[in-house]
Amino acid sequence: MTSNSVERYNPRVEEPRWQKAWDEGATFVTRNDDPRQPYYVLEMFPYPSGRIHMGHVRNYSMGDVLARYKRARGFKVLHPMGWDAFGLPAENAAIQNKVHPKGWTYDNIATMRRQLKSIGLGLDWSREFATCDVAYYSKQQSLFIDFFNAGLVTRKTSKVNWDPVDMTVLANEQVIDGRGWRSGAFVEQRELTQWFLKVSDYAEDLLEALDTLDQWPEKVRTMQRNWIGKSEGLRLFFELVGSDKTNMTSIEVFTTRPDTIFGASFVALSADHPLIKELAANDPGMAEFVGEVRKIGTATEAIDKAEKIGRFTGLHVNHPVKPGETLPVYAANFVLMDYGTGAIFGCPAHDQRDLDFARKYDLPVHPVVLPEGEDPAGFAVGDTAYTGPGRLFHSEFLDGLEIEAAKKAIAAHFGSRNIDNHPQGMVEVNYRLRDWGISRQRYWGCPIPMIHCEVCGTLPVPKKDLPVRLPDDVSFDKPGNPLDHHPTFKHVNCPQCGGPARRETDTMDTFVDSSWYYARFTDPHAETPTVPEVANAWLPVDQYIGGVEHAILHLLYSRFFARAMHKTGHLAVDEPFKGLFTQGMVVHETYQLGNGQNGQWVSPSEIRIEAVDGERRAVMLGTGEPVTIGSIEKMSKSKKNVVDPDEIVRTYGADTARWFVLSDSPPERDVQWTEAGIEGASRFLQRVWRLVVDASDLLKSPRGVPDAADADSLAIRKAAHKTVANVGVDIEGLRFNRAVAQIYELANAIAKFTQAVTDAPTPGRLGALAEAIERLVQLIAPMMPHLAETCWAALGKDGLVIDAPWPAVDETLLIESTVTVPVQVNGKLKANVTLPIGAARELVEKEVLSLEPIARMLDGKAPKKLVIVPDRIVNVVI
RNA sequence: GCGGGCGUGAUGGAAUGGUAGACAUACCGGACUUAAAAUCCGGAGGGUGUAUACCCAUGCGGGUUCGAGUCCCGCCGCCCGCACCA
Repeated sequence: MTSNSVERYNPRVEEPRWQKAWDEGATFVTRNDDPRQPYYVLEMFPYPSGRIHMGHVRNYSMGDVLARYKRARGFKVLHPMGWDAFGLPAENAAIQNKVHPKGWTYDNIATMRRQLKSIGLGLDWSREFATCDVAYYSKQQSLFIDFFNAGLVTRKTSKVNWDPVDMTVLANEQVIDGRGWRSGAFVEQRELTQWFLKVSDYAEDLLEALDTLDQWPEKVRTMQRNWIGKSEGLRLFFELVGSDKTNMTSIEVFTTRPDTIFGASFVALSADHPLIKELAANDPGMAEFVGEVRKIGTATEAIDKAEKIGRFTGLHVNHPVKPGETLPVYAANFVLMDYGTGAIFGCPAHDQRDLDFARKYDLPVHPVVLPEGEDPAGFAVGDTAYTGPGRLFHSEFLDGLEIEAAKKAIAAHFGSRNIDNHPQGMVEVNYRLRDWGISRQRYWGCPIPMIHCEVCGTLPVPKKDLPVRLPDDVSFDKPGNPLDHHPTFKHVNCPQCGGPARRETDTMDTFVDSSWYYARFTDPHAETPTVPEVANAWLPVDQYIGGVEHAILHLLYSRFFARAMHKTGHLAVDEPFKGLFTQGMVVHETYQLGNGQNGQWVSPSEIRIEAVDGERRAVMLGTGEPVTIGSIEKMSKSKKNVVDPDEIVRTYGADTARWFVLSDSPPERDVQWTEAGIEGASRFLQRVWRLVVDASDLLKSPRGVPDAADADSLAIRKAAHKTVANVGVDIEGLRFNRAVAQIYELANAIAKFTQAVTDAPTPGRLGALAEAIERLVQLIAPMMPHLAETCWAALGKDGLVIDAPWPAVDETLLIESTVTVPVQVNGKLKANVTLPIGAARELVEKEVLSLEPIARMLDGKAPKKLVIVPDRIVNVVI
């Protein structure tokens, strides 16, 4: 063959050339008035942290493959890109490196835009925006005011992490082992009045509509369901035994297990419960306890992991179903004020947390649910609470009932008893989902457009006065929110009375920015947040792709936002994302110089891997010092196990990087970046190029119609058409690794066929070769678009491959007349038999039983059973 | 702690309940080469060993089924999220 003399494909020349051609032809600019059917592909937009990482390359390559494929299928495709540009890291950089968040952010965007362009993504850059652009956040302020006027905004108190030394609010991320990240001081909880979006108004709708999202991963829907956390229970009043410590007469608890009321042994209140606050005012011991609980911070994980502690209040309540008995009332750190009523009754036998608490404070444990088959006299609970099914016992009128029946009976019982002129118990549906606190005491975010007037109250900024611009002249020298100590920002006149008023200095959570950007992309330069008829034509997003780490918050908030924008007339859809795909991370081995905690992380570019006696070892490039190969982890700067996309593009080209991140691993799973893997991808790229060069040499001879009688020609045609069909299905299903494997197989088949054609080049064979090689080029085009363009040109095709329609499949080539079916005996493979497609049962039976190994095993006897799955498998049971 | 997921050769992985290991990487052998790289051809889950024969094998232990990597139950290990990171 001529391949040895073929010049290697040079991505450094070819890639910029085609990127320029696409740019000049405005290939990826999408017009809203294009009459073709719309298809909207969106990848989660990046935070401009500084540089693109391999996770971005993977995410955007996936979206790009789908976008280019859909484009070839004749859709008008919307595939935009922007920047989730507000947030904490910019402020951290400002504090640490004395740079302005704005300059830092826009510099990063410039770098990352250049990087993304070098990957050759088919993006409509004319629609680009950053959420920190005034043009974007001013529309967000307008949306906020609409939400406010529609009753979707509220103001209430909530807790924040407070650094007592830096005198500033900390994010959970900035709290490390209970201490502030910069000061090292123990963090405390503080209550602030903050702005909330009323997500909980939509709890039921957000839950129910999950059933309609059939193109979402089941796991994401399950996680959202659990997050919303609908539970039906009983709101129950416990009468306080008279005391001079409080004027309250009852405690209201919420429980999902009212059936276990006869097993109650205490009542516990959150440290934030009004009654505990009241007691703490006069009881230094209780005040100290409340302070202790507040030291845990606000992260749920930390609260849950903390040891369960409590303090007796000195109060008792009457047992609601055991006249004459009372229960002690405790303050406890594991009861949350945010859920239910901030008070529970404890039934230690049937709840693990209650049991832990009871054992610690020596409270009684009364089992009241008896598991099937247990002896009522002998059943006891040790260190593990019994939460399974069973029948009630030791419960008077509930005895013998199953749990659900007991819940109904006890609800009816309390519903008919009165206390303080209301029923003692009421059935109630509760959600774990809380309203969304969006206030942040930070500079680099979208200012909340509200004004506080002592006379007129809190009012929205009139829309004519929008935007509320972030001032540029801020200082990060003082702790706290720079907007708060800016000389002029907060001083404003009341829009109603004109008197002096105070501008809100909190900014919005950056999740607000990312909750509607998908809608903004449909008409990114509009004067209003959306142009509804344009947005409605594009939305919902057909395929949304991003990390599973966003499975709950970002996706739930976006779903809420679509509903809120619907209510306020900006959209006509409730669900923003019709299809969702959550891709895995890019992971890499870690390397350390020295051992254990003193080990110093080193990057893959600083080391060399050697194989000694079949064992992989790593050494430092310069010194040859041995390096420990550590675990495979998510690429992170701190562990230095990062591979810079720029370097990969420079060395191998964008197509190789794209091909590698799409091959091997299923897209929803993590992919391990390896040197060998990228080398393999690079070799395949050169192999395709050689195949094309060889084919184009052969195709200089006149070609004809493929000859159906030539077995090789027929085989390659079948392979080509089958691969086109399968790759299409795989791309639609985002199974890129399978698409890649199919393409490898076709390339292998073409290589073999090329040899056959070289040996005997008939016009018919040349026709078959031309068909196969052109299809191969079109199949790789979505994944390796630059190489595909070069190949397309080398094959003498007119125009760009990006503009060529997806190749048609000749269905008649996919139909086989016979099929080879495995034959099992008792489920184990023993033979194969080739049968006509759709063979009659009688024929299958006759053929199978006459097979030598089968006949031998049957030894003249008839099989017990013969399982025949037509055209799939035969199982002989003997 | 709560919630979700994953576990298959040396490695990444493939497999609508129907031939486990497609495809690739690494490896071994051969061709080409002064040599190496590249390229091309071939081999290969483990075991028994005349083998076209048999046994074992999808984290571990049970179950359902003619048939289980796949479904169910119970363990073990690893990963992700937990509301102010994005």
